[in-house]
Amino acid sequence: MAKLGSEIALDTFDLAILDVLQKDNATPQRTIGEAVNLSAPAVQRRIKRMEEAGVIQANCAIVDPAKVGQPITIFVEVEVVSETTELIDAAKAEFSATPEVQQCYYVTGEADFILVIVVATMADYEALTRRLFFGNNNVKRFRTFVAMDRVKVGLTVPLKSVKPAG
Amino acid sequence: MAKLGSEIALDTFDLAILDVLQKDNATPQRTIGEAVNLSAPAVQRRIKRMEEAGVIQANCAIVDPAKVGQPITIFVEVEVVSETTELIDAAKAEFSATPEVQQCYYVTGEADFILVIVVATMADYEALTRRLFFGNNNVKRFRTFVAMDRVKVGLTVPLKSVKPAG
DNA sequence: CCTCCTCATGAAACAAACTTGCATTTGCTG
DNA sequence: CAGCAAATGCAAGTTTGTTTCATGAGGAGG
Repeated sequence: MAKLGSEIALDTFDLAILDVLQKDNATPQRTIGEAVNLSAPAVQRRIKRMEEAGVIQANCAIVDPAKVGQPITIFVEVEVVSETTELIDAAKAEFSATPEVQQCYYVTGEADFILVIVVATMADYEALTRRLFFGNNNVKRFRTFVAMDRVKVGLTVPLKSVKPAG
Repeated sequence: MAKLGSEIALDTFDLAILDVLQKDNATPQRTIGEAVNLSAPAVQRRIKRMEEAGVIQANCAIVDPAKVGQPITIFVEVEVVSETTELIDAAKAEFSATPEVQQCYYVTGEADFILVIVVATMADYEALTRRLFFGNNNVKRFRTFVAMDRVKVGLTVPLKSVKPAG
């Protein structure tokens, strides 16, 4: 198991490697090595270290929702009644456990949660609202934004000016 | 180049494979094959077909923003003045071209765009707002939600009940 | 009913990539 | 200046990915 909490110092090589892997993690280490002026084993060791340190959280395939029958992406702002630790944790747990909830953030501002939901039909979304929102007494209000265009999608992190250590 | 527009029929095997790859695309084909009762070459061919069809859009490493000095995630709702095609396309292009904008959706509802922004400091965000929002006459209003907790993050698509074809 | 054709599959051979061991270099510390 | 720790490249070994090929299932047409 990776040591998720460990801090790690990243140099220019590491960032260059991450930059490649964020776009395509199937890139051969040898190719990466050529791009960053390092041997394949060196690249491999750095990748392994970053995986163990949790810098690289996962390696995964990105699936087009529309191609698998889930063409609808919806944003939801959720406002709760009470923000006690227990109730917030319960909400986090429920949202996390729902497969249709692709992303969930606990936020400041005029809402408490922002959800990204992926469903096949609006009927599915309607059913989901009944369960997650109308069925939860702690949900005061929620606002729905249906995505017409997924203009830019990804989890790419900007890697420009990285500070030496927070 | 992959034929991005081509439709493709996915059977149970394909979905099972996708399910694995969404979690970890470094899983050996042989292991996937054992899980879904298929030989490694069969798995390989199916993966290739899905990549060419655009079902699998990308294979990438997920980087922890905090570990690379970008600990702040922010949601922004953007409301524009005019929704002419030209202005909307211009906005899409500008948001897409901004590295700090991790995700951008064009939505219906009380806002027109929803952005997910990743930055190192609030000062960076403030600078970004000047450029993207205050510096754009077509932006009528924007609302900021700062993420306190990234409860659930990913681009995993629910693969349960996939309909035979939209 | 049979044949041809297409398509997907598994086994095996093959190629490529990953991984490890080892000696060397670099930079720091006592 | 000597010794130590960390990182590197090369080369060998191992795993994984890829291709080839023959087989069998399913459908269309004779």
